[in-house]
Amino acid sequence: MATPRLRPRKLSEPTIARLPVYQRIAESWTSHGLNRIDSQQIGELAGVTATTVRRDLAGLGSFGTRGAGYDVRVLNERIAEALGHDRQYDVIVVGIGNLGRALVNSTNFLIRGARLAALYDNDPDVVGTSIVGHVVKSLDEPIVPATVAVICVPPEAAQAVADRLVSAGIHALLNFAPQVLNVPIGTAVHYVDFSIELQILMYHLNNGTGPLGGGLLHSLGIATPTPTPTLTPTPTPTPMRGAL
Amino acid sequence: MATPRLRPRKLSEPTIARLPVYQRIAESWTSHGLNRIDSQQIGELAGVTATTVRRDLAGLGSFGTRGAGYDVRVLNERIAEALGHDRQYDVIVVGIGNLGRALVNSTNFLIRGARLAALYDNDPDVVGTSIVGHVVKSLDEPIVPATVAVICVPPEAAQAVADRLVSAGIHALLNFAPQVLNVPIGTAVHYVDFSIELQILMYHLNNGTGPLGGGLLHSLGIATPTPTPTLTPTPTPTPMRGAL
DNA sequence: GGATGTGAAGTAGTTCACAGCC
DNA sequence: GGCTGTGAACTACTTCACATCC
Repeated sequence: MATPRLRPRKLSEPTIARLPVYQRIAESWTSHGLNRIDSQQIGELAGVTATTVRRDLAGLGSFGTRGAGYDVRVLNERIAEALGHDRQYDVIVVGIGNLGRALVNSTNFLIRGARLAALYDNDPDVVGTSIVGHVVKSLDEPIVPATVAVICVPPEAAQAVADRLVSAGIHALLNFAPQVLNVPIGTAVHYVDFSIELQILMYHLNNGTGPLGGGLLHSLGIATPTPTPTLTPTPTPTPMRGAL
Repeated sequence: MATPRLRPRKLSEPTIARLPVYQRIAESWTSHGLNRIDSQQIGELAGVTATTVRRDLAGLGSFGTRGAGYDVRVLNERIAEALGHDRQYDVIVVGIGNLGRALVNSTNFLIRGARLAALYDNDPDVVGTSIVGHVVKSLDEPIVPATVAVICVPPEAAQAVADRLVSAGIHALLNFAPQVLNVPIGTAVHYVDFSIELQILMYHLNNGTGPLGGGLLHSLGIATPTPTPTLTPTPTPTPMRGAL
């Protein structure tokens, strides 16, 4: 009986958030021609303990080799599989202000199956303009079918926009507005709130809560515990050009 | 003996992330002339249970009134105190691309004591230009003293920038680059990674993990359990103008 | 009556420590 | 020898349930 993969049992929330980080590490190693990595190395690069890495990966089925770590290509594959990167899905962005524009122009945002389907705004100066190959539509126009909607409107408008998106059949929202949304059961909302992140940082600074955990990865200062010569496959000449 | 406040014992990480949300709710009620709120109402507006709200607030000292909830003004005050909003602190932003620009132009980012101290970039086309009253400095210039640095550079440049900031004496970093940073112990790093948020959302969609938790607040669909007439103090006419 | 504040129970996540396999 | 995978212990957070006080 072959490995019974697919439907890799339910993963915990923190695990899901860490997988994309492990995957980035795997890709970086692949692109540097390396093909084995162990939990210790992943842990150092991701800012978590080796045990946590092993538990997370064990949840994707046992594909590591005792004594030799993980095959980087398989690691990447298994994570992609677990996160559903084989499927493509459509994303729309509502609110084409500075942030909306920054997101759609970013090479780091719409990746791994995400495909930009449409842009919406209600500012007459913006509607009709073209951005990354899409003409910004008015919110009065019908909402195109999509899997996820990204909300980048001011907080006062966020609830109304969310209502409209939900009734258009979109049940996954990524909300950048500092506003908790009231949505029907069955709709997923994720919040990204910049100022809250800053405030958390300040709390720890004020209270000297030394190590301090955080955003996604808590990443306390990892001071490269093992005196590994160079962990990053190649330190990359750091071009330091352009900006996100 | 008066209430022994200040040094309100250590708060848990999830609690700290929720306090800013409660505070926003308190401010909204204040601005609508309301001055009492109970844990049930806060919970519905914040997307968490009433018990969680009470536990969180109990950690700030007992200032609620049994039978009558919390005084909105005191609530706001206590949270501000706990999060250190009395102090002002300087923030610098490194990497003035689309995202950096969006952040400094946002009215929702640098709030509650945060004060923009300087902007840095290394693109000659950007250095010297003026944004929100600040001339963008070159990264070759000395780093001004600041409490927090916001990193908005491409991932390849992030580690080098972080090293520079740390050696300039900045020990709190808010990193928007999809790159885990290696910093000395004693330096706090928080990560905001847009694409990871999208990926988490997709995981849940693919796996039908119904309720689904998330970003900061997990906020599963709250379908206004109690048939409260209108919880938002006044539904606000939703101007829906402009964008973040 | 009504809502807070909190022990006690329950649930989730992490870390330890080691058996098992290469 | 070295590193994975996992039971068992531990720690953290949430939820229950109720005594307490306005």
